[in-house]
Amino acid sequence: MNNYPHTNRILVALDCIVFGFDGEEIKLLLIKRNFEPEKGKWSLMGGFLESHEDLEVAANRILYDLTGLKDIYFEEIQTFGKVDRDPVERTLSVCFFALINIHAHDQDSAKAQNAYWINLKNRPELIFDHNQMVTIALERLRYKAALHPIGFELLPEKFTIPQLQKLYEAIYGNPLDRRNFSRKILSTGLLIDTGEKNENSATKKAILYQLDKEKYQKQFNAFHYFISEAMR
Amino acid sequence: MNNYPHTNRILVALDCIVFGFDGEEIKLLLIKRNFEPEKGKWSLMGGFLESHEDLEVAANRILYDLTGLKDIYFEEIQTFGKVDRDPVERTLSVCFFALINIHAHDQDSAKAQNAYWINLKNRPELIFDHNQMVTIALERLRYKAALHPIGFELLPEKFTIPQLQKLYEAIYGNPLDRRNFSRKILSTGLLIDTGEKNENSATKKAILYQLDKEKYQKQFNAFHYFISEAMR
DNA sequence: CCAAAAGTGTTGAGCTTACACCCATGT
DNA sequence: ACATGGGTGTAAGCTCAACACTTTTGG
Repeated sequence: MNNYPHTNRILVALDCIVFGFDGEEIKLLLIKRNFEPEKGKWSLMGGFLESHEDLEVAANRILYDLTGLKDIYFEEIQTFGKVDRDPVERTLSVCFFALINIHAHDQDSAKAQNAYWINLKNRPELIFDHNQMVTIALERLRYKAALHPIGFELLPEKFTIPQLQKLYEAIYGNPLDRRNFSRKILSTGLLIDTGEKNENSATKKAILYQLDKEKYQKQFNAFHYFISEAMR
Repeated sequence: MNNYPHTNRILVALDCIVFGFDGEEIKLLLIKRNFEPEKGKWSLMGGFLESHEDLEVAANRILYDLTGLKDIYFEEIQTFGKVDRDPVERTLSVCFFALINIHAHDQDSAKAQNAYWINLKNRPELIFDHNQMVTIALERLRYKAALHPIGFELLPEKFTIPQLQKLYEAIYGNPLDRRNFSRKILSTGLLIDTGEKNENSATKKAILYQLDKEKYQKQFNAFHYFISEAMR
């Protein structure tokens, strides 16, 4: 194979913002670094792009190492390319965010990476430009969740409408009207009543729904399902 | 400066989809390659990221070389990273789209790059994965223009509402109702009546407006100004 | 039988749509 | 005066937001 007569080959990293939801708060899966540089500080999960692997494959690899999960929902946010963003060596970072069901992930994988779930609100300072990455990722999550039905990715397979509402309230930091929310979600036709109820309740047990995956695929790009009071 | 003990440094390119509007059709600024590889075929405008320059600086440089313009509206779409996307050597491509006023750009710059304005609809086959890039760029343009007031970037400083409408009709390939469109646009408060009229008209001369740049900045992220009949 | 959470109904306001009429201009 | 395109008005239908009542459950 010939090469281009060009000498500026650059190290390429991938960094991933992993969002989770514990029923009350949005959480981030963050790494406490036990390696240099910046050992002891907090960072996003990342890794280098290998020369033999597609970018998308690398993203899946990094997510798998961190969570033990495959087929995670993720999307690219942006590529960060300031010359001095990494003090060791110039490194481009292709930045992704991922949404996972916090209870489905493999805790051993996380521990092996020295990763912990941290409340988004109380997150520590991160290294390099990772703070900015998280800020942009959160904006994108809010943007996307207002227009497309991606919230489900953060919940278990079977979930109740009140759980979904709490998720949206956590994403936007706003209370939502229970009655309007329920009507809006059901009107999308994306939810299937499983016939089961949430047994972990001290009061009236809520209906457990699951996603109609076929409709979900079809309707994903039909906009503004979820634009709502949350966006004011 | 130390380096990471890691050998996979990769060539990084930038490719840019430049959209223009001639009053009737959406156009692309494409390069007829007079260099190898794929000499004689059509491609997007691109270039390599230099080791001393920020990614954003490189994008501006490439756009300037092509159009002679600075401060162009552009945004990153996605980074393309299939291992074999470039047959010469593995090359990552950070892909952008840009919107320019087709009449403001410097024709000499374009000629120097062997670039031509081509109707989006009749575009030729492009090299590598550039066809896919254009497809995704167009989706993003449609998405973004439905939610944010970016159409103005494709028009001259002073423009009429019928011109703006033709632009939106070209973007979505749908006719729009003249009266509703006008009301919707004016209700945003983004347009300032210049007091002038379009003299190039054989019939009633339309009012020339210009963008209220201050409101434009403020309202840019207040969603769904332009969601409309076009999206059906 | 009471508190707490879940499910459902209604109404008014505001926006969107569909459609009609009038005005300005050049030939 | 007439054809062409630009500007403005209006009424019906629909969606959204605000609010109230009933049901289920455990203690």
